[in-house]
Amino acid sequence: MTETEDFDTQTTKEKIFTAAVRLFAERGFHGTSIRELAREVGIKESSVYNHFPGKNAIMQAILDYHRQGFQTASEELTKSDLPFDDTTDPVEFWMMGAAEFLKHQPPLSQQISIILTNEMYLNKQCRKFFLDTMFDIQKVLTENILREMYSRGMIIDCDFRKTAEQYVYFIQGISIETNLMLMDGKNEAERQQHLFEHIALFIGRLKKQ
Amino acid sequence: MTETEDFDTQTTKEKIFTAAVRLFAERGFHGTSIRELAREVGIKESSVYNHFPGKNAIMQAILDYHRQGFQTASEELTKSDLPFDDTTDPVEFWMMGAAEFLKHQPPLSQQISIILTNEMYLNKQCRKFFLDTMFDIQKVLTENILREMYSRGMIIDCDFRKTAEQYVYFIQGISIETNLMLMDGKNEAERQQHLFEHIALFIGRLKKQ
DNA sequence: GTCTATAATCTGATAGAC
DNA sequence: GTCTATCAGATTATAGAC
Repeated sequence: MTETEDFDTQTTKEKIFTAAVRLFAERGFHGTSIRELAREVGIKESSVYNHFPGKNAIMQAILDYHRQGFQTASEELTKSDLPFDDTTDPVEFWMMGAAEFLKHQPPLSQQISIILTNEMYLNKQCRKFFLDTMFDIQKVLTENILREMYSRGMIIDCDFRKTAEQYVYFIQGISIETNLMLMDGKNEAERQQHLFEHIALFIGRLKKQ
Repeated sequence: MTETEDFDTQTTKEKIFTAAVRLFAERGFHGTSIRELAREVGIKESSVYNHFPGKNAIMQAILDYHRQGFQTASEELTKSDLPFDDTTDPVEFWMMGAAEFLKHQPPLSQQISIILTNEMYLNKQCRKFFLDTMFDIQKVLTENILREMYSRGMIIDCDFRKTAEQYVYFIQGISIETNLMLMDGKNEAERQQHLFEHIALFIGRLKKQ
């Protein structure tokens, strides 16, 4: 399950997959029936079983897809060399890193994050997955960048682990609020601006005086 | 729906209510059937309809209950006078406030928060409710306390609104992680300690030098 | 206010023709 | 790989006896 191209060029299995991601995010796993999913794709429900052995297997495929995409994105970010010199502002530097991270996010990742949030308290597998990707991996990534910035003299000395944790928690909260507001028609550019201001405030507190 | 006493002293309606809160939190709204709910209470499913016109009405009752309880708790916190003098540490002061806030939380509030998280992306009413209680009200409360602390000379001058927002986002994130870990058997005292350390770090950054 | 009985619909999943 | 037909069970909800 690697392609996410235009609907017309997708195989039936891929169509089922992308439709499932959308419907699970919109109506929840339990709130989506195989019937509905098949109708969305334009096939009969029995045909769905030619591609996936059942509903749970579709969810499993979504988790596998996301795990792989997230891991790749994390590795890309770690490999990437962000330009900087002695005059680079830490906030500016951080924004570049954040943009780089977002750039490497796999397609559908936003919808899958919503599915994970819907299911994290209900499904043990989703819970573990959420803890791994949304917290653990992001904490490590953030801590590494903070250490890098410190070694370059961009920020003050501090508890890098705890500061990274705090950043990840904060991003979790602001992301939820943004997702909710966007669903209710809130202006996207406005929320982007809100996020940037908050990141600037957070990183700004770590700036060397 | 105001009582949450022992199971034996509850009316049937209250039993249905508390059982619904537990089941909706554990299995989700769509994942809980009236049949299951009735069995939990010890009555037949048709009897449930003598107390609530339908499944959605039960969810509605849960939201109404939580709205009222949350509002009362917020007002109590605003009214409460926390002891302090010139030597009171801002972190210590904040911890007292946090304890006071938790003390006034209505029963079932933790489970209802989980229900809200499960449903916020699926149910417009839950979404609005979540934004109101989990973000808006808590932001105002937090900002007011920060201003109070500033006027008492306990913390530095800063953007109180944005700092309050950042605190609320951060608490959202850490609460989710804690809930998930507790469900998987993580030690509760350990998580409490983790939370306290993080709050101390956050408030400590605002301390006057 | 509880029960039995039942309606009407939806559910995930399978068998077998083409 | 798609379809028609069908299953067995679950779902919300109602009618009416007690």
